[in-house]
Amino acid sequence: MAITLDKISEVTGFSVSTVSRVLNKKSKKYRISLETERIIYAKAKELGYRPNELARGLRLKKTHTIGLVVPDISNPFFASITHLIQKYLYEEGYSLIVCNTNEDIKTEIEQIDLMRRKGVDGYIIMPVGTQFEHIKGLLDDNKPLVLLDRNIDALNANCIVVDNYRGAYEATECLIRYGHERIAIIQGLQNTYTNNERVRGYKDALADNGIRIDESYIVGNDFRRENGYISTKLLLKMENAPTAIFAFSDLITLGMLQAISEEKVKIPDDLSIISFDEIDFAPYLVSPLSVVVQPRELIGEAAVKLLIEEMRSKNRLGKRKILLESKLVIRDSIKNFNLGVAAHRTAS
Amino acid sequence: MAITLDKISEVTGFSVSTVSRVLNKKSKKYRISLETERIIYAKAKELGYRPNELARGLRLKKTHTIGLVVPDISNPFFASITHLIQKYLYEEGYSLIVCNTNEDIKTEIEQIDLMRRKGVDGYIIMPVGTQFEHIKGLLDDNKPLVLLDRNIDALNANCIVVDNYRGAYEATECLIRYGHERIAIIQGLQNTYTNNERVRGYKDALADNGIRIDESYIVGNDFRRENGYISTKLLLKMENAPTAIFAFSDLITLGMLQAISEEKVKIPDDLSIISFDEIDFAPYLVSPLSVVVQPRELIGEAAVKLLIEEMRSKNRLGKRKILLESKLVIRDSIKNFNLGVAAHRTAS
DNA sequence: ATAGTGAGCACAAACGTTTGTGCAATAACT
DNA sequence: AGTTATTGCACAAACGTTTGTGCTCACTAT
Repeated sequence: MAITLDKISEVTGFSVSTVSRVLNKKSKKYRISLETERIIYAKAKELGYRPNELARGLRLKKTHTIGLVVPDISNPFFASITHLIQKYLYEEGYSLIVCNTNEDIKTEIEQIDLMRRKGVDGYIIMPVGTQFEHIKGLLDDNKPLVLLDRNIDALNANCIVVDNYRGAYEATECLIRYGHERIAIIQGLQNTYTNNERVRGYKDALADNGIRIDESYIVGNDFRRENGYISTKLLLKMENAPTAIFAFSDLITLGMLQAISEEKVKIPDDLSIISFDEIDFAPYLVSPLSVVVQPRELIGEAAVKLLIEEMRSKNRLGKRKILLESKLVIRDSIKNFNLGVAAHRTAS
Repeated sequence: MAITLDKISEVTGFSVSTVSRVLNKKSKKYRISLETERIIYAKAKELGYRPNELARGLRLKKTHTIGLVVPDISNPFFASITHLIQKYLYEEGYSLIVCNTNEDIKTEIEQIDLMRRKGVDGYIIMPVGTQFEHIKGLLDDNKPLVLLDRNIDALNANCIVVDNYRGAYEATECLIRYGHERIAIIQGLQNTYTNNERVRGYKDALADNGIRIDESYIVGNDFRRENGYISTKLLLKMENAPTAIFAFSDLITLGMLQAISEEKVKIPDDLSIISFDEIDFAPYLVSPLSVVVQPRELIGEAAVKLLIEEMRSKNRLGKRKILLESKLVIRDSIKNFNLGVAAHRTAS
């Protein structure tokens, strides 16, 4: 059996309350003598006392635990954010309960409910985003919460997102500047915030440059590898196949690369590609990959900061919405048609 | 304020114990009338009752939470294992507390202590492995535990590891068969189980093939990217530089690729490389990468199975040590000197 | 009429903490 | 000597559960 305050009380002869106060460093406040303090400390150490955090949490209504809800930890983007969040929280003395939703709203609801029952002190959530009643419920009991990566406009909640619209806009525009017109996208899960914003950015970039939006160039339906594979196969088989594909996640890109490799398509000569999310191995791929980089470190750090801030301040008033910028990194995976023309002219 | 049994008791007029029994589906056992049951269910639903798992855990000495200790979640290998573990545990009704140790034994000790205080029902640990007194302590209070990826021989604990020795042996032997003799390794954190086994496999493969072990070909000191970068730079600068490098982790490989790219070394013509851990992008790299693949799915699944099994069975007797096999996947990152000779002969 | 039976529920203790309050003994004043 | 302060600690309630036991009826059997 574990050592409890009661046990220490028993062997030292002091009451449980006294033992508790000493071990919580409240000796002065409650006028416990130095001698008593010494004895209790010694015994506690000797017996290896370890406070029961369940009991403590019950009494204090504080568990020093944060709930993290993430769509897919095995996705490098989320893994790296999770890592950072864990690190910063640890520094602040918090533990982390992690759950995967696999972009499934039912799982998300269940898991959040469970965390709530476990009395976590706060939440960092990357929501699926198709429903949000359960998150509204969370806000109601006034626990600190920050939404990550995906905003829910309807909710007055703290929120940290990357400017997906602009990221997608810039990437698309870059392709256009390089002379591409038949630009396809392989999108992720539809009706998620991230995806909507990216699609919007893509469409606006086309429209602003006078290119007709061809819905048959908009394919795909989730952020995973298989989607990338299948969608690419599909796009390559089109009679009027695109000259460029914009993949909306690193995993989609992975599947795309597999399809491209199987079909023996040459990058960037036969096809140009660009991807959302930095991929560590991007520079070392057959054709170094162009990407829209999201500031992972910032996201993780800001999430924890915002959460801690809200936990510290008593007044839960001003919710903050933070918009971070993405960065376009162009590598050799994009063919520049204009340069081709220019080169030709020079040559002639 | 949250809805408690007490509140429901108050509004329905039934005692707390009756309410509890109904909501725990023990009506029959305690002869609660159907009518009462109906009323209580209705009220609980109406008020949105959510049991306080802290109180329950305190009373029941069961939290339905498992502690996972992992060296680095952002490493794809661990991320993917974490993902699987989370998934299987969720299916079994357990939550997951995750912590990173960053291969730091002090953090590991602290975090495990914290989990213990939080009353987790079991542990899945990928230990740093340099000390193990704290894990011994864990075993003493008889909670289910499984060691993952790294074994500690001195401990009578469940354990699931990949045959690192054989994996390294086979990779090294493959290089030798292809005609390499100056084979370097970039190792990970020294004195960890995984690293020791791999080094042993490497050395034995050399010895068994009559190749002298040159300690200057054994470099590196942790599993991270920077180590791969620096160590590769070092190796490439040697006067008698190796013809092949065996990197002991995916992250090391990443750093290695960066160095190789900077130094404009050609794979596999100037240098052959092989890596431990599958890398999703391996086939699509400039030079498709050869790797020693570890069965991640099996590891995650086996870990949870073993844990659940031990939690279910009352008798905590037979600890099991499970050894999984790795698989060598050869791609174009290795030069075959013999084939070169053969080709030469044919040509001449 | 009375004992016996079972149905339907309430009481209370326990899990391990924290903390407001009270109480005895000593010390300090006047 | 008598009042007041101060020191040093113990008591008990509370956090929200679960569960063994016991109590009160109403009903049945004798």
